[in-house]
Amino acid sequence: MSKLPSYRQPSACQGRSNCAACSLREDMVCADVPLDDVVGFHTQAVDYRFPPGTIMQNTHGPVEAVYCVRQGAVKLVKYDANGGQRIVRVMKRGDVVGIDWAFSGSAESTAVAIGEVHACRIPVDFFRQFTARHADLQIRLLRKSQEALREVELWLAQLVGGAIPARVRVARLLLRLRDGDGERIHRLSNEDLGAILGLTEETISRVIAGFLREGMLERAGSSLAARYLRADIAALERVAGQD
Amino acid sequence: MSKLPSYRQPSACQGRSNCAACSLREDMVCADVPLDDVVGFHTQAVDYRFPPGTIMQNTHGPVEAVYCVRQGAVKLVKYDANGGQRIVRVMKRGDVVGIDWAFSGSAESTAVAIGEVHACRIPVDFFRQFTARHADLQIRLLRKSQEALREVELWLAQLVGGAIPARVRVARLLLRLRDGDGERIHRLSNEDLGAILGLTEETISRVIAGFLREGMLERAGSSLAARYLRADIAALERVAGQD
DNA sequence: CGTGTACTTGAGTGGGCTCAAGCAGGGTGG
DNA sequence: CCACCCTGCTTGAGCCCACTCAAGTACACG
Repeated sequence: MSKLPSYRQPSACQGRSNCAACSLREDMVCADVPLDDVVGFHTQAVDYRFPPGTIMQNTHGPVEAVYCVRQGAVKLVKYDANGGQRIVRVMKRGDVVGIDWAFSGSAESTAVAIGEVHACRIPVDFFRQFTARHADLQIRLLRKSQEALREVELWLAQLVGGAIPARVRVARLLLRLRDGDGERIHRLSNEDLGAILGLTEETISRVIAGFLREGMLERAGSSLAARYLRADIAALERVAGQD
Repeated sequence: MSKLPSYRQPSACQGRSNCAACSLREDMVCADVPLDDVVGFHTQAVDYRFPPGTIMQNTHGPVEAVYCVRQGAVKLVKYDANGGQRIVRVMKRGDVVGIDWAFSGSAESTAVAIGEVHACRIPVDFFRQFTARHADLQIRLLRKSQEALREVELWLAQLVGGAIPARVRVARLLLRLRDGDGERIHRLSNEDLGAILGLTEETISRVIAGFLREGMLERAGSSLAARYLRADIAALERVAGQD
């Protein structure tokens, strides 16, 4: 019945034989590294696929690899005493998951695949050696780290604000989940949206139901499980503007 | 009347003549840089003092320098449309204020001195040259950046959580504002505490009044303007634990 | 002594949480 | 093929915490 390949374990991608052909090379961290060096790299970092929900790194678990995301998204989650989850970061195409635990040696959050994820897997030891040898790569990583910091600060200021009403916060988050510049919006579960904003599942549901009713949002595709929403961007921006 | 020196402008510190004598050298970013190079550095980066409330960098303002904090604290603030402020980071002794704007060329937040701040001022141009030449320094900066990221993620998860009651949040924040390992707690204004937690000034006041009443907190020093509080750490941790 | 700033305290309201039930879709196994 | 369950989403009723608005106080400074 299913048209998707059935895979239960991450599987190596056989489609590409080296990084020279990688369409992402410009965007990736290794952009500045000479191609000759990357070839050695490539024997380590093959392109893997991770099914939805795969736990790529556990909090305080053994640190084995870092990942360059090529497609899909990865969430970094922290759990509180009651088992409630809080998403502290979402990493997308071109981001490097695990710089933090590669350097510190211990992971302070859990990394989970949202939807299907394609990523290059680089063993930490190799990653450490490799970065130590390439100054350009260090600069790249520093920039990535700064970008991440900027993103999280934006979350703090605009998304999780105390007095900001739920409607506004959800609108702002949806706008940040756009697929490129189009009107398609990446659809996370209500639970995940809540875990990002610090709101409950129910509140998210009510707010989004409101947007649907007002015609600012509609489900793309027929089924409930559609991976995207179609949005009236201008209308969302109007809601997001009022604080 | 005032026993403090009166200064309206940042003033250079005359007490030290070079970085070799700097008691902070081990902690600072430049720890790995050979002393010979630091001497050149020193002609640029003298030790400045900034009076409370000094704006060290304006949002979207011209970028002129980065600062190594030697004493005191600096807050990074974002303002929303209504003029409400949100503190996204607090930088303390040993932190480098402005890595982000030095690299990106534009500041996304305003940096303000909390209390009196002692800091080394390094012009951005010099900073860029200097970091480009020293690989060790890049690694250091990367680590600093990662530390900051970790800190902000912690804020997201434990401080600004949606369902977490104000009492718990304030207790957790106070514990993070400890002066070393003692029972002294750095006293910020209620407004600042609120801007960190996403709560109103009034709520902060009520919660702290509660702690004072219950004896978990007492004002250090006689006056209201005391820069510190004395806390029953164990009691605070008990409150902070319940979520 | 008067002014300004920061903090305190009170009364009332409302938005989002909690608890609880109901519903739709997808996968599984008989 | 259908009955079943399980997960994710929806909707409702009631409550409580933190916000809002508004006075009032204490201290610092000129």
